[in-house]
Amino acid sequence: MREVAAACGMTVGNLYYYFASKDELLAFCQEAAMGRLHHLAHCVELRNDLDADGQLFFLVLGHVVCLNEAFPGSLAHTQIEDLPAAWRDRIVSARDLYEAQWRAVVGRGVERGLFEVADEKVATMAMLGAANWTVKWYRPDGERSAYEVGEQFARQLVRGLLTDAAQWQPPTIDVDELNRIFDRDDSVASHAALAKRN
Amino acid sequence: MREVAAACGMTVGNLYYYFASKDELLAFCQEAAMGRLHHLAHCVELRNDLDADGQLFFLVLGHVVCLNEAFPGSLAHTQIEDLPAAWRDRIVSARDLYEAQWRAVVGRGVERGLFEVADEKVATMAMLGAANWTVKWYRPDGERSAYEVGEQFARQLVRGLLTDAAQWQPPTIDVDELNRIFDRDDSVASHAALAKRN
DNA sequence: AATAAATTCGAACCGTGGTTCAAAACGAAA
DNA sequence: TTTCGTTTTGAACCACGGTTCGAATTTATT
Repeated sequence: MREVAAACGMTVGNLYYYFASKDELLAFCQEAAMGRLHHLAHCVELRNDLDADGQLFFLVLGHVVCLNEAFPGSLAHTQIEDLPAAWRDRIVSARDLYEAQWRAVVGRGVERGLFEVADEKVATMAMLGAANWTVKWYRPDGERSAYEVGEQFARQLVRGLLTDAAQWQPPTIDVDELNRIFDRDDSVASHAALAKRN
Repeated sequence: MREVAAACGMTVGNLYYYFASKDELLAFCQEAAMGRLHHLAHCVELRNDLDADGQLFFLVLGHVVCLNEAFPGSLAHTQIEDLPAAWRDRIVSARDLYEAQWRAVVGRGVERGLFEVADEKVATMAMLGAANWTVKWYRPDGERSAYEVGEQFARQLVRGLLTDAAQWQPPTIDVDELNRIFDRDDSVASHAALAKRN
């Protein structure tokens, strides 16, 4: 907590004025991160023009970006075990709800014959796992932006489910809309991401 | 350390007779786990009869099984950050070597036109990430064995790379050989896994 | 059986990090 | 300017977990 306070330019006593405990702070950050993910899932859900493959594409892309582009994204699915049960149950519930949204998209794809999946839960966990693990290795100063990593992940992971990958085209990407979805307010970052892509 | 000692049926002083520090114990477990993964990669490498897709399939399957079927598999790629630099560098080197082996298989698949990959490193990290994240959610008492999860992951993740998924068939699985690869000495477990599949 | 080596134990040390709290400082309102 | 509410501080408490070590016990060797 002293380190966190120092990083924020304050002292530990000050930090305790705002958060009763380290657990509360951690849970707060996790909830903030989960909130962004739920926002993502909600925006994707509203995209009725997209079929399951397109929606899943944006879920993967968005997830990777949310986790890696800004603090406290990386806390969304990590360190949950560190919390006492009272806090943890809440985060776990939110997480499970979010996962259910992914699974619903996968299920829809299966129903419509777009996806071929043996077990929807396991298939979803494979994709979420890949996206979550980016927290462990992604570095903002690396070769690729979170956006680029997310996009490649989305292509790869959606293709893993497709019944007919040969005919598949990833959805069109509208950067302004993505910024709204990701709640990004830094247009410099979005243009940098575009420039890096071209 | 007291808990670990208690779990082993000894006291903490006893445990310190064998390991100079908690870091040494952790590194020891991690190296053991990495050793199994390197064994897996080596066995897969010897399978010259398999093309890149088949080899990748067994890498994914084997990785999930190694991490989840027996202690200390789950420590192979986790808690590395917890170690001081001296220890950590060694584990990281072994991990990087192992990852390079995955990447080599992916690279071969690309050369032979089996795989279509924008960035081999990112593609590999997606698959490894999915497999590593199983540590977070897989439960031995769950609905599926590590073997089953690993197999479904392998199908899904390999398909995500395939140039022509429509014609693809996963490799034939020889359980006895897998037991040798995974260094499993429990034939009951392997038969249970087979029975569950059928 | 005696001796040496190996293993185990129990109690204690101690640094780290979570937490507390009275007092000081700051900002807002009257 | 004074008063009140809010924020910040610095020092200290204390539990926890990593670690130590002399003594006791067990095992192996002669």
